[in-house]
Amino acid sequence: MTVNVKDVAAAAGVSAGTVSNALNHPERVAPETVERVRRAIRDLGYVRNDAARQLRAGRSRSVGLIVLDMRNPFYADVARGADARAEQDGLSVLVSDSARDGERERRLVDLFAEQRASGVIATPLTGDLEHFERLAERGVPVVLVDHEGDSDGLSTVSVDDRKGGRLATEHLLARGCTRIAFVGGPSGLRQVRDRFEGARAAASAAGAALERVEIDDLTVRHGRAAGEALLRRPTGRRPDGIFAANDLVAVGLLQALTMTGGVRVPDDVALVGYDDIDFAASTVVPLTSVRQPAELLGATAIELLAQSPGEHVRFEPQVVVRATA
Amino acid sequence: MTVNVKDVAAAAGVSAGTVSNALNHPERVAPETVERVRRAIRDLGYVRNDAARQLRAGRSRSVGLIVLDMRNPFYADVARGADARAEQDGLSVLVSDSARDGERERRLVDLFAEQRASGVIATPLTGDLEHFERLAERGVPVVLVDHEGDSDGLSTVSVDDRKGGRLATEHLLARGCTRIAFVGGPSGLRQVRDRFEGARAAASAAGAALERVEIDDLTVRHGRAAGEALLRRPTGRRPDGIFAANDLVAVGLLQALTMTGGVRVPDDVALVGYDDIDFAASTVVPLTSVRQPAELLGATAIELLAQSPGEHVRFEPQVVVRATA
DNA sequence: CTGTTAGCGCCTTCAT
DNA sequence: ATGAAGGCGCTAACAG
Repeated sequence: MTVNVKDVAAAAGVSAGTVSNALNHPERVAPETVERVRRAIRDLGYVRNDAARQLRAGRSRSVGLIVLDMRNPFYADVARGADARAEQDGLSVLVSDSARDGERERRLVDLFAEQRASGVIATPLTGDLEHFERLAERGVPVVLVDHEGDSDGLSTVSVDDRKGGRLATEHLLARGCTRIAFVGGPSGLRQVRDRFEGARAAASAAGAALERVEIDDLTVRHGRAAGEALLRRPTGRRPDGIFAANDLVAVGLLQALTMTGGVRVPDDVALVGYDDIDFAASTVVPLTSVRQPAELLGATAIELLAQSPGEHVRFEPQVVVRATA
Repeated sequence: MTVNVKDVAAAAGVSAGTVSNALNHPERVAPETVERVRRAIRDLGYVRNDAARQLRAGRSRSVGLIVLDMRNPFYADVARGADARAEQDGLSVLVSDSARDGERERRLVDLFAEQRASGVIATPLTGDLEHFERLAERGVPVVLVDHEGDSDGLSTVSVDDRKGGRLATEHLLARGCTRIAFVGGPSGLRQVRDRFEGARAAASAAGAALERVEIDDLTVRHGRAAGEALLRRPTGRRPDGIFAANDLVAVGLLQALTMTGGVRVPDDVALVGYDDIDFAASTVVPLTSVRQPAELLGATAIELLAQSPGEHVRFEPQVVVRATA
């Protein structure tokens, strides 16, 4: 049915082994023969069968990337960084979305296990890493991104979220904010917890009040809803500084706060986001945010794949001061 | 090295064929034997080798999805729709980003060809579909999304962009706008061209002026820059209605226009976006936009994969009126 | 109900 | 420089 090496070999008047060599080790084959094989391939429309190659090689040339939420541009940036770096190694990155669903995450891990992926990079949903550990034990290198690692078999690339939370809050405090609110959730997410912890540490060190506003998801919509709730409070009971768990939430807050015109940002309320997504620079009032080097995270993850497991690389977050705080 | 069917068979005291049957056709195997096999699998940590299965089956259970730009939430929604529908058929969707790079797009097509994907869904970069046609000829079902198709071998799922452009513009005209600007680009993108064509048709039918503001990319950043340029014009020379080629651009425009407070939206300038991304409902002034049923596009694409090639499904866009126009 | 056999397409020795 | 042969792991067909 489909054209295979033998067909190509017959058309080129050589043997299958020679076709393979012409393809994978052209230097071992007479230039003229290579040319003949090339032509036969073109004429017949031959396409290598990756399954057969993999079966032989025992390993695929693809890396699975499991992200928490494809809609968050932060992960798109991580993917892009991974992609660019992988290309250098002749690897392809295939992205899949766990959509914050543990069941899906596990299924995807199984999928990549069966595919004998040459590596899996994942932003895990929870601290339950058993399935990742099993994968690693079976010889598929695993790198966890945006996760502070502790598990031996797994490498991790992360950014110090606690520190990020601290920096954001210190920045607000330095501006003179005294009633600070942390807006984020669900608190089941490690990132959310750590950023809050950092904020709390900074606030209590300065003797400032820190309020926690819980939301169900890190989206613009939820941020906006939180902002509207804040607006309904009497002026005196509003925070004068807000630290949002990510930029999407910050954008939503900013929309809500500036919408009415009643609240001036940063004069009445200062605002700091997290991730420094591309969009942060373009908001109504350009957003001050804690930068995570997303593309670098992705690229580093690809690099760690090739190294021995249990490596942990941690980057430092950085406050990018724009106009909201 | 790795555990295979034979190892499992030995451990369970049966033959390899029986293990395979226990896994794929449990009803053909004595329940007790199935149980024994199951246990052996667990004990040994056996994971099926997908490459071998595929080699045998001649086809993989994965669908490749090639998107133009992972950062655009519209594509994330398409991916999600495809994903949900694929799950029902036991297929996995693997997303890859062509990043608007023709070279990358071609490489990804080759990759999925070699993988004998059970289908490829793509938002093509240009009208040059040769590589997709070749793929289809080789028996990999191809569905083009968000592309008005004409090629026989390829199925397409699309939304009538010309009509969308017309609707958006008619909506602005109905509000009383007389000097309309279309902000979008690059004009090499079919979507951009068609939406503009639709706008032009509507404008000229109404005898209204239509100006074209070209930008290099459909991002918030570029939209904002275009908005700032508009602000620098004397009031009299500004458009009173803007149709943005997508929501990201519209968001950027909205940021720029409302930022200074000098321009009121929609009173001074009305604004219509395109895609109706989730975020559109949460902008400073909630965005009026032309809705494309993104998830439905993805789901339909998966369905078309299983049908005979050359099917064309076209959805109708719809204006979602919010506050900007 | 279970075992045996054969072959999917490729690549890598080992010979020639 | 090229050819022949074997086997990667799996499953469908057939035999028992």
